[in-house]
Parts: sequence; C-alpha cells; structure tokens
Amino acid sequence: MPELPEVETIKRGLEQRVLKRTFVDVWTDFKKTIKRPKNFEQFKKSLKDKRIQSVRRRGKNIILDLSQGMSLLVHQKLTGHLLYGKWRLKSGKWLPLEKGPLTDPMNRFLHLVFWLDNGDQLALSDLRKFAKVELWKTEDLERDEEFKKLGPEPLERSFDFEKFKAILPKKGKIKQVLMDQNVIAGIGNIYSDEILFEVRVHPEKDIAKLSEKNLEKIYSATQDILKKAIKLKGTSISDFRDIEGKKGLFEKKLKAYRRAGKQCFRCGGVIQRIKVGGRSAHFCLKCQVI
DNA sequence: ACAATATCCTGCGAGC
DNA sequence: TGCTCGCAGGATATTG
Repeated sequence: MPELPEVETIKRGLEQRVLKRTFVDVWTDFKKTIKRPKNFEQFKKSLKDKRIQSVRRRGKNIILDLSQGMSLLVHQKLTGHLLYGKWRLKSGKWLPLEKGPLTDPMNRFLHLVFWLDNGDQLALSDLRKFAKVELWKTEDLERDEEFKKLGPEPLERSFDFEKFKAILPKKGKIKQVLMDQNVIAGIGNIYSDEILFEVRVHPEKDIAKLSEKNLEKIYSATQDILKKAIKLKGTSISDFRDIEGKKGLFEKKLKAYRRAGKQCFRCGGVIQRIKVGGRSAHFCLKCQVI
C-alpha cells in the first residue's frame, strides 16, 4: 500500500514522464473514483486541455498542478498506483502495447486512463477501487479544511526533533500516533512497524510513557527508514509498482511487516502479529520491550 | 469529546 | 474439485 516512500517514487516518476504534458481525454469504468467534481462528464470537460505544470506530494497525496489555476489530486489508498505507458482497449480490457513491466498482473486493474498530448497514457491501476481523484481550483484545495489538517512532512528540512515533540498528542499508542495523518503525514502500516522495530519500541506503548531519548530514537529512525525506502523505490510487498510498472526493492529490507511467525533478524525471537487500532501490527515480543 | 467500529472493494488462500 | 468465508487495509462516516 502506497505510503510516503511509494508516493514519492510515483511523484518522481511523474516528473520524468508527464511534466509539461497536456490532458487530452479521460476514460473510466468506475466513476466513483472521481470524487470531485462528482459528475464525470464535468470532470472530463474541466480537465481537457489543462497542462501539467508541476508535480507535488503532500503526505500520501499526489498533486498535479495544472494550467488555469487547477490541481488534480490523486490518493492511491490501498492498491492504487499510477502508471505511464501505452495501452489499447480490447473488449473492455486494457492491454499494454509492449511486453515489459506493464504486463505484470498487478498492473492490469486499470479503472482510469488519461490520454496525453504526446499520444501516451497515464493510468490508475487499482485492484480494490479505493483510490480517489479530485480536480480542484488550486486555491480552494489549499484552503480546504481536510487538506490543511494534514500533519507536517517528516522529511522536510524544518521538521526537527523539537517540532516532532511539539506535534505529538499527549497520549496514545505509538503506532497509532505515527500513522495518524493529522499528526505526521505519510506514514502507514508498513513503515510504522519498521520504525518501531528499529527502535525496539512496542507498538502499543503509550507515548506519554516514552522517554525523551526514546522519542529522539523514533524521530531519527523515521527519517532514516523513509529516506532509505525512497532510495529503493518503495515496498512492493503486495501490489505497489512505480509508474513504469516496476517493483520497489525495500520489501527485501523489511524486518517486521508481514513477518509474523518468522525469526527476528536481531534476536532470533518470533515476530508477533497483533491488532492495534484495528490494523495489523508486527513486532518482536522478545526485543521490542520498551 | 473521544474511541471503537463499519464502510468501501476484490483477489487470494484456507478450510470443508 | 469447487464452493464459501475471512482477511488485507487508508481514510471517512457512523455508532457507542
């Protein structure tokens, strides 16, 4: 599922591929993906002839800033990922024109396809159809309450340890706090597990009971792990692919996530899986003792 | 005021 | 073999 490193990987891919391109047309077989405007014909009409001027990431959101003060926001949610290439529609199914990564089964679930002015396409593959796409007036998006509520970017230069401490709530289970987009933007289930494994902190630990030293460790591990994952183009443990359709390499580095029942690389203990806030949490019972 | 739960989806693997 | 069932999960809505 795309978290900050995966979304950043997509963002960088888009910068290479779609910057300065213009939207020509759009197709979907699942109109519900388009949340704004609700009417698909209106969406299509508003998007037509808009040029992509810049690409941004905010938390797990991708934002394409367009000409005429418009912005296209894409949230890939669980299984969505944007792809760039050439396909043709054959009896309701999109087939890649060339052999290569785009033929990967995880890239087959195209529910939204944009035509660009160079003849190529930008597509959203989304197995579970949770992804959302919204077309905004840029200034309305910046003023939107939901959007403004997003917490700070963990990898921004200005996000130092003092700032990290300042934005933390008074109490709460550390895993849930790290995953709360309104506290810090971009961390999800995979990286929260990996960060807490790294610092030997139990996912249910109440942040009120964490020492300054341990908070600092969590802060640094967050930076290190997110940066390392971006370098490796993210984690593809189930469905994530970059815009060329290729897998990320960070899945090989996972030490906790989806390793339930396996041996801990650090102490040889067994990795546990429990539910924290309705989500699966993976950790080593033996060495994540703080 | 807050926290737990349901909702949206569908491929996959387990179990019968 | 082939069916049903439960699970996975980000963010939001709804219920407790």
